Amino acid sequence: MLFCDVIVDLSLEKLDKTFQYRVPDHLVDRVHVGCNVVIPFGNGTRTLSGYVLSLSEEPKIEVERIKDILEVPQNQMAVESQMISLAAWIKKNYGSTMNLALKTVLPIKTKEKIKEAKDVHLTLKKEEAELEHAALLEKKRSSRYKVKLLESLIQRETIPWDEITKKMEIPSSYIRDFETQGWVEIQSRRTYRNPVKKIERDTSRHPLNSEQQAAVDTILENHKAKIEKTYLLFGVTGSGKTEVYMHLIEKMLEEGKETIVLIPEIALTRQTVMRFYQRFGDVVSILNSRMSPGERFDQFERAKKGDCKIMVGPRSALFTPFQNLGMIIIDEEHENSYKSEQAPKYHAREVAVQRASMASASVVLGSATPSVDSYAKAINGQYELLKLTGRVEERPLPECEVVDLREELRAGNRTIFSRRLLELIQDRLTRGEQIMLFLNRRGMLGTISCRSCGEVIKCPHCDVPLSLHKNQKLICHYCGHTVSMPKRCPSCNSPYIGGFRMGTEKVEDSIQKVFPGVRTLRMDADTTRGKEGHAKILEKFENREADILIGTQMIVKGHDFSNVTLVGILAADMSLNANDYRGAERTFQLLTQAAGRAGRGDKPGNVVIQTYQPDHYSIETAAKQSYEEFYAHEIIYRKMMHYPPSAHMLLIMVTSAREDAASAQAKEIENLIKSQKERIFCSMAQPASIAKIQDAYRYVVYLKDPKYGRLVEVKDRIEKYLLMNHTYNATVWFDFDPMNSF
DNA sequence: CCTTAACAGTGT
DNA sequence: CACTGTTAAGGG
Repeated sequence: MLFCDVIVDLSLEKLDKTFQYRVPDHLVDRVHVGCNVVIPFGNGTRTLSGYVLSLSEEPKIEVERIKDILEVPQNQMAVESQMISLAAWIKKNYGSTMNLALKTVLPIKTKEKIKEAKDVHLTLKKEEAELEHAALLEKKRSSRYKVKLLESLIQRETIPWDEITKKMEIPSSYIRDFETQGWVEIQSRRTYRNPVKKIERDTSRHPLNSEQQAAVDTILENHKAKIEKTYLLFGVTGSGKTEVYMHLIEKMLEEGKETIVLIPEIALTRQTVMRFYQRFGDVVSILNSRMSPGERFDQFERAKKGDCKIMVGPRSALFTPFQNLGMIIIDEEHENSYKSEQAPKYHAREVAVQRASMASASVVLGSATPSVDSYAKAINGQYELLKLTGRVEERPLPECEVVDLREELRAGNRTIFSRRLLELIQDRLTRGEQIMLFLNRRGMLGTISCRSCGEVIKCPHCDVPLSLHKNQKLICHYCGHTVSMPKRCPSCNSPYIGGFRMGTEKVEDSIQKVFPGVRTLRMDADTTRGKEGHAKILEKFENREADILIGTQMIVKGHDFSNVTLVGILAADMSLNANDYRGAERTFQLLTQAAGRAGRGDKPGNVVIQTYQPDHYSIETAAKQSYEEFYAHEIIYRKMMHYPPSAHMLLIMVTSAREDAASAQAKEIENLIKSQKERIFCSMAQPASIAKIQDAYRYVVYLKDPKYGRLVEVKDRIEKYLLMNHTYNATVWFDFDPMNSF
């Protein structure tokens, strides 16, 4: 007897589980995992469509209650079916439950919280209504409610349902009665907000330069020959990658195919989105993380119905249910935000390649500073490398200089600005040009410590220092725990406590001291809070309402300011010292992207990189703007240390409210791995670099192996083991090729 | 989502 | 009391 687990094709939280059905003998050959089936559902005679998630021989409930599958629709490779297989792939490769994987892939329509507002609309003609009204009055015993309702409706054709039942206190039964009589109709008043505003179309086309044209041609020729592959479009900042995307999308539209464009969350600004609207109009739809699940669901529904052809959005836009997907474009492919932080911890780039291969679509990855992983794949031929080396309109790359902060200190300069940077700032201020100061905010900035005993004030729930905000409150970035700034050290009671101020604030103060009265703008988590805070600041700067923009990571992402001719990177090495293997890569990317902000207009730009480690290869190569050189260094390091991409990593994180349980569980996993026959690199069980988050203690074990598949096997084995013996009260989760420190 | 059953309120 | 609208639960 064959049974199968079926998920019904209703996107509802409550139905987000499988139901077991029997596979009748005549359908045994045709039922397989991921296939679409028709099933009876519920007490009535309702039949629904569903998808098979797994097959088994074992009934999970009494066999009598299990119903049969009715039929298997022929040759129906619907998108959903494709998405289910994608979910299965994600589950297999990243580890999580099928349910979570499905939730990632298929949006769930959450139960509507606000009850739908309804309107009652009179459908009778005025005269007819008057007639009925008169007839009611004729009758000796007619309901006063009926009369009242009809009178009101004659006066104002449409009345909100709630007004009738609450204010006029007419039982709703009368409204229903009117409806069945055909006197009124009940309309649900639901306003669908279209995120796309009507705007002017801009049909002008920028002509492509020869390199851009060559890239477009290569991709389209392959496409024509039905060769679908993954391309890495490696173009220096300002080389016009977006224009290449536009041409490709245009071609897809001509062929009636859809395109998904992934962009990093942070770059999802009006500016970027507008470019797509202006070019393609309302076949463009957007997704963003501020949207409610319901709004998201609506967008996906539109896509399924074919109301839009281009979906622009962050990671999750990858799961847009397009029926006829032609291309997936991932802009700024190196961005960390493409890796999911929650289970399933998938990487959008890899999932995109998988989805594309299922839908026979192409993938285009674009970046000025490709991830080491992608570049390695491009070099070994898994991806095709397409280069754009020239900047649009032949603008030269900005001149980059590295300043050694140690020397500044030796020369008696103890400020955060080097003499060279000050000199250039002065120069730009007198010339009326704009400046961006970039602070790589990591580490101890904003933390409070005691000057007497050295104690750092930490979050009581997480093993991280609290950071000081403007309102004299200390806030934990991990759990949001907030306390007022204490007057004395909690540990030794010394009144001498204090700390570095918020990074950008301090920079602003210092600038004001050196250049009194200069107009500055600050952009960080504090000033960008609230709706559009981010965009407002950028707009002000664009309008030249300030001379200097001071900010963190967020100012480096793809904003073009033509009047900016100086970029200062205040402390370049801060991200180098983070204890994970991607430190150098991240530093190089940040520096290159930041430097790329200078000289976007017709005036040439300067970049000053201040650092304590001027000899580090990531800083040297960033100053030269030479990705290839950086890569050559970095890949040797990765190979030597067996870090991705030359090997794969599996991080096993054990968390528990009790430290001993977390530690013991991690140790048990370590022993389990080390006891198996096949040898595989396995670290010792150790506390995570952030040893506690939200009162949960964290221990890690990590594995390295050249073969991804072997890591998957280990993960499966551990999962199976844990399922059978859960001795400790701890949760275990997996992260393949992690992006964060651990 | 749809169906059903149980429940509450009300006009005749 | 019968009828109707409202609500909560369940679906294999």
